[in-house]
Amino acid sequence: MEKKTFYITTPIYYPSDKLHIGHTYCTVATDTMARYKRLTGYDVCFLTGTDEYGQKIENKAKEAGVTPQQFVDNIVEGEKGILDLWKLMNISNDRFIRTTDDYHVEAVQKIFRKMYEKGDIYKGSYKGKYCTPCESFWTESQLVDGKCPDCGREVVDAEEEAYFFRLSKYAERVQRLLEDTDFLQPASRVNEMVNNFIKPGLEDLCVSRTSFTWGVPVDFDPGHVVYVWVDALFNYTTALGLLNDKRDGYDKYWPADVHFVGKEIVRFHSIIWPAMLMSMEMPLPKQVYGHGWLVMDGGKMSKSKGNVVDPYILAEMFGVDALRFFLLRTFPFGSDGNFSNELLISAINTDLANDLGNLVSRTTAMVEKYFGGTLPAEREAAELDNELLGMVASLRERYEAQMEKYQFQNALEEIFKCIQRANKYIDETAPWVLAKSEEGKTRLATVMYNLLETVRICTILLTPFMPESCGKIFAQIGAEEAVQTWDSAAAFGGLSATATVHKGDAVFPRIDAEKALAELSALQEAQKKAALPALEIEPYAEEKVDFETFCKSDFRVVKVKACENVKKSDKLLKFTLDDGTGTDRQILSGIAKYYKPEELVGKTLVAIVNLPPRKMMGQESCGMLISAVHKEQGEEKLNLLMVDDKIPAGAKLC
RNA sequence: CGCGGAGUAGAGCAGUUGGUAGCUCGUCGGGCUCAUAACCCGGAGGCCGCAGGUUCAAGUCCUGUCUCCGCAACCA
Repeated sequence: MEKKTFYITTPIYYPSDKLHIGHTYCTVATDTMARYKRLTGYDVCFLTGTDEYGQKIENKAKEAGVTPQQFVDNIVEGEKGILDLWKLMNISNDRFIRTTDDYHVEAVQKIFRKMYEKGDIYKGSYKGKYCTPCESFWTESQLVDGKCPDCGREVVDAEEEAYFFRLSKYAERVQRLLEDTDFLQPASRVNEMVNNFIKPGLEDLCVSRTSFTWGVPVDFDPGHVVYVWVDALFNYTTALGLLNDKRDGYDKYWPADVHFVGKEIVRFHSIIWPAMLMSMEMPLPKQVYGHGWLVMDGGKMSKSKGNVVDPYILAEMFGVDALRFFLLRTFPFGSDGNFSNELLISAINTDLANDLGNLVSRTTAMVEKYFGGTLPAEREAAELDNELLGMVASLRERYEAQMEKYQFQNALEEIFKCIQRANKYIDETAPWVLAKSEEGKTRLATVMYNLLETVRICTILLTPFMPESCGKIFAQIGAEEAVQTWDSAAAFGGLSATATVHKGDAVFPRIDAEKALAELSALQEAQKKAALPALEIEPYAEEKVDFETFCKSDFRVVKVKACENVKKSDKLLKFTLDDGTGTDRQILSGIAKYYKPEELVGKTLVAIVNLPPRKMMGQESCGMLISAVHKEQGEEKLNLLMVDDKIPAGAKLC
């Protein structure tokens, strides 16, 4: 009998930078769903990949001095790149697509041509703001103070020839799709799309550019490259062999069962994507799910805020499964979640170490201690058992209901209710009391068996979330493969009556929160520093200074006769200088952070001496010492200008 | 009036179709000793942002209002 299929995708990520915890969140969720569906018996196809074209990558490659292809290759395949990250996170994707893959490029060209021939793509002109030095088009809203967001220079109105997709033609059908079906989930996103984009009127979409070259060429019009959406969205189908021979499975897997996407690209997946498929007369995906974002202390994660969370650090420190678990246990999938390291540690300690890990540990320890590791076959049930048994036997059903709605948080909640109930059950039955008498042994074996069964069933259902750790637990409780299946999770009693346990190391060790947090902040600080440019210099002044003005500045060589800290000031140094006039000159300089007073005595420096005197901290400063400043990894560096000691005090610079 | 989301115990959150307000952490007290100083029980602590309205009944529906956040053509 043919298995039912399930096709699920992540967005294709844009490799302009290393991926962060947000991408990891989305991919882990998709992976968990894929593993869940496989567990329940589906033939699953799970696709992820990268969206590698576009101007931003072209620019970034240029900055880095490499070709765009080399640039993306490094981020995708390089050390600690995207492929490495998914391997680390134990992502079970069946396929990986890169939009630069040749078969995809060719297929996109065919798609583009087909839509053009149909009349859904037509040639028009694209109006925008153009920055000539950057060779970049910007929209009005992207401008910063009316200037180029990249370089800050003036932009001009410009037009370029471009192809457009007749999005407007499909507006009505798309609106009906959103409003009358459950195509877009969660439902709260529907209003946003309809009110924001469809009702004001859908404009036709620009789908080609001539202002850069890093893209899929339009094969019938040289100079044009396909601009983003056609080539990005169709990845979901070309990866299945649409209009190419290198991949297969289109007939088997398309239409997709669900696209998981971040909320910021819901628009493209719920409006543009269906419209393009309608144009191609292809079936629509069954569902698009727009999940929430992880935010940091209320603020969005961004490079400039320096609050980007690196999944590598967290996975290495706490374990991959703990991280996977935390992401899905803590945040409701449909809405934003507030990420913090404290929350991560507390989830690991509470649920994994104290509840689940400890349950496994105390159960296996007792089976070994009281029965040498293998239970006798005789049983003696009690009324007390029924609550736990009933709860666990029906767990799969409740779990399934939540998983089918992508409510990972709730599915896990159901499991942990059972785990907590089992811990309570130990208290109620007090096995250590039963163990004291020979006649209690049969009852004791029953209690132990019930605990092992609870662990077994919970572990089966946790497998999609934490594949590796669940394997360890199965080994510890002596569960064979036959009793690790979905079917065997539906009822109590799967485990062999005389199962043998093997108590091992703690599956989820408890974390010392204080120590871990300190370590983490040190690591993150170091990383933040490393991310800053090694060397930065002030931008050069645009404005010219005329020669006359420049000549008015009187620079002189001075020698330091004395130097001391200014009282009550942590910035100022007071210099007593020989300026060649015979009278000492006093200058205060805010450089105490960089120099100790004693190391400057006797040095020959440069100062501007005709600045108006100025009082600082009650003392007069007559002029300014000249220093060279730059930044190293974000840190201000300052060096006083020191010149040859043979130059006499008072010598003029010109 | 651009669009959307959120405001619930000290903190972080859950509350599906309106019917006695829950969870985790923290805190206070008790129990147990098999276990990863963990587990179990109990207490304290909330006019569910504010003001109106519908209803026998509203955290939940409606209207208004305040505050915070996100999005506004490509950062999941």
